Amino acid sequence: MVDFFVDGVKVLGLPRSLGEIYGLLFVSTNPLSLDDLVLYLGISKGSASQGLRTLRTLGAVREASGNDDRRTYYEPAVDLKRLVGGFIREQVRPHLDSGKTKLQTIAETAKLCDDPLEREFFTDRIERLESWMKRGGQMLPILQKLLGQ
Amino acid sequence: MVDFFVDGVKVLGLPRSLGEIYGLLFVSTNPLSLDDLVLYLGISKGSASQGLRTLRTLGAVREASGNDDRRTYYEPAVDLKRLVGGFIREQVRPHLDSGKTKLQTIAETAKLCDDPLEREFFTDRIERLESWMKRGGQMLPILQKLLGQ
DNA sequence: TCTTGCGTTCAAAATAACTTGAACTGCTTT
DNA sequence: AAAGCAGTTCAAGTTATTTTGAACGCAAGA
Repeated sequence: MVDFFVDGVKVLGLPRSLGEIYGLLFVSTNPLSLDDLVLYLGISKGSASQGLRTLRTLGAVREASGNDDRRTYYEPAVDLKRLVGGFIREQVRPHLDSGKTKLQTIAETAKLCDDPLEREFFTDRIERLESWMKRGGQMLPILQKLLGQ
Repeated sequence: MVDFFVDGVKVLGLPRSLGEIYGLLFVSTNPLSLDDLVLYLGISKGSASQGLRTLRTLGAVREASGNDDRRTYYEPAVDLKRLVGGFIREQVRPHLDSGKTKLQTIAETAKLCDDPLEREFFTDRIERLESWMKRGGQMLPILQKLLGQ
């Protein structure tokens, strides 16, 4: 089962430990601590700590409330909307945004091209890219909406 | 500009050389041969050959027609629908399918669980995963349709 | 205040992924 | 038939990513 998630996160370009951690939390009937993860998965404390942090920023795990213990326990977020939302926010949007910025720079450069025929070709290509990015940007909220119930 | 595509394919989990090759073809006013790629990008013949093959199976490049030369020339596919379609077919679907298979195996295993309360918990989790995969599968054609014009 | 223990950090080690290049296949030309 | 060229293959080398583990910071208990 953990393997299932390991494959899953790999597809998304995330490290294997994230899949292991999330997978274990997902099949666990009760919240687990960092030490539990180290114990059951046989990974280092460092990995577990970093993995949990990433999963938290992705909104894929949260701290479990109401434990007397000094250590903190974690449980998985199990609704798809939230998971997809976190992934888009943390992994997709930043790339889209930096892509748009780069494209602007490229567009500036293309204007300096001497040969007018070549210049036209370049601006045409650039416009095409811009339309791709725009569509991508429009796509994300739709995707999120359709997946979230 | 080539950099732009290198980043792009990295996000998709594809090797840098694919981005370089596609990027160069994309900004090139005329089709290029394998040797052109080796020359302009400074990559090895092996990389260029493998990269072109992958791009062909993704439907991201095609052989240019009508050249007298013995060698083959390539041009990029520039419509988003085709690109997205190829990516889904080659990269996304296979993972979704293998995921479904694994999930079935897991479901079988869960039935063998002794404790009825645990068993219920597991089957609940598994059902949730199944619904995720199903939604993902339904999503793909919609995505393709919306992106393709 | 000192000690104990949870959790974080980060440089170094381990692992995974990509690229190279030399040997090879098959086709063309001489 | 031999030589030449376009393109492929794959083991070995290189590069990039991930994991480890020891040192650290911080808060709670003694």
